[in-house]
Amino acid sequence: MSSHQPVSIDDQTTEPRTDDGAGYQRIEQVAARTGLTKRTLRYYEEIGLLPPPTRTEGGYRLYSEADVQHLVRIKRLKDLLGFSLAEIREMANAEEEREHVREAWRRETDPHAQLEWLDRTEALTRRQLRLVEEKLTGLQEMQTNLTARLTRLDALRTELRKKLEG
Amino acid sequence: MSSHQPVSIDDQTTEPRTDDGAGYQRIEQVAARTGLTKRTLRYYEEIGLLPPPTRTEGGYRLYSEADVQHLVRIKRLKDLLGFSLAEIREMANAEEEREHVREAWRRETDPHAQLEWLDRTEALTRRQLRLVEEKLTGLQEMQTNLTARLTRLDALRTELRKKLEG
DNA sequence: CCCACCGTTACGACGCGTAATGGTAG
DNA sequence: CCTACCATTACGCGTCGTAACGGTGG
Repeated sequence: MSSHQPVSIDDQTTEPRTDDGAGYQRIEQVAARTGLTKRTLRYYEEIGLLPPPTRTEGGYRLYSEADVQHLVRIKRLKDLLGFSLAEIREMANAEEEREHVREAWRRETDPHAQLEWLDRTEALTRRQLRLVEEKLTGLQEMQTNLTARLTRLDALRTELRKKLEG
Repeated sequence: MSSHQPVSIDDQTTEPRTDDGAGYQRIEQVAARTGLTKRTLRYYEEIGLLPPPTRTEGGYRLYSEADVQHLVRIKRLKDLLGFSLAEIREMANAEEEREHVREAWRRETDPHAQLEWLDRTEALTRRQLRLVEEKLTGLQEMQTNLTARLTRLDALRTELRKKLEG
């Protein structure tokens, strides 16, 4: 039964979804793979952060591989950079816009608009990069502090052992 | 240690506070220096995360330099590592315990308890270090991605300029 | 008296956790 | 029919933001 699409019903609703046709997984699988919870997946869908996945006839969510990748990126932005979901949504919108524009990019586009878009994208990227680097320096400092603390602790331990056993 | 204290009144209340005697600042100053908001400072005090600072006669909060340092560490743990305030409070408690123990450390202490405490502290430190390193690798990956994106954007820009002006 | 800053209280928002209750797949 | 997984709804919690209203200080 590998020929046709896993096609799943109730299909006059909202959007024609990704449907690339290889990686349909149910919510628990996706939760495990992304490190998010099932609750969180439903929540992201609810607030429009994740496009609504396809469904089985019974109503079970079926996530595509693209959905999973999307979720992974979301988690990164949230956990590593501490962005709010609203901010992430805006970025995702910018990304979508990018994808959308890429289509029309080669054919015909107002070069004025292209430059403008380029500027905005670059500015946003630079801001992200600055944030990343700030966090990096902070974390590196923490790293050195923690390792130093560890060595001190180890020294204390051996010292203590000497006094007790030696 | 400089000579005297800016001492500030109303001093029979709850606790004998830090009072090291040099850096009394009002809430807005402290907010600016720590990057936290005034609301957040009051909140941390409310939930017992920050020990209640001294007050002026009129009720204005006066923060010591130690308070500021404490707040900076809290912010680091929260922003860089994403710890909850509850977790941070536990760590702070462990720190306090450490400070407290250090006093009695040299004089007399049960070596059994000392070893136990050493183990717990080291385990906690290692966990923090692991988290730090995970975040570091993730951020480094993001950094390379973002810089790559920037170069591509720059390439696109020059290409576009050639087509328009050249 | 004015103005900027401070205080407290209270309600709201974001990002989920956690039932409670019922349907679906094998 | 049983069990494991899924769905939705709803309430709660942590972490502040944002008034609203009044006191302080220079």
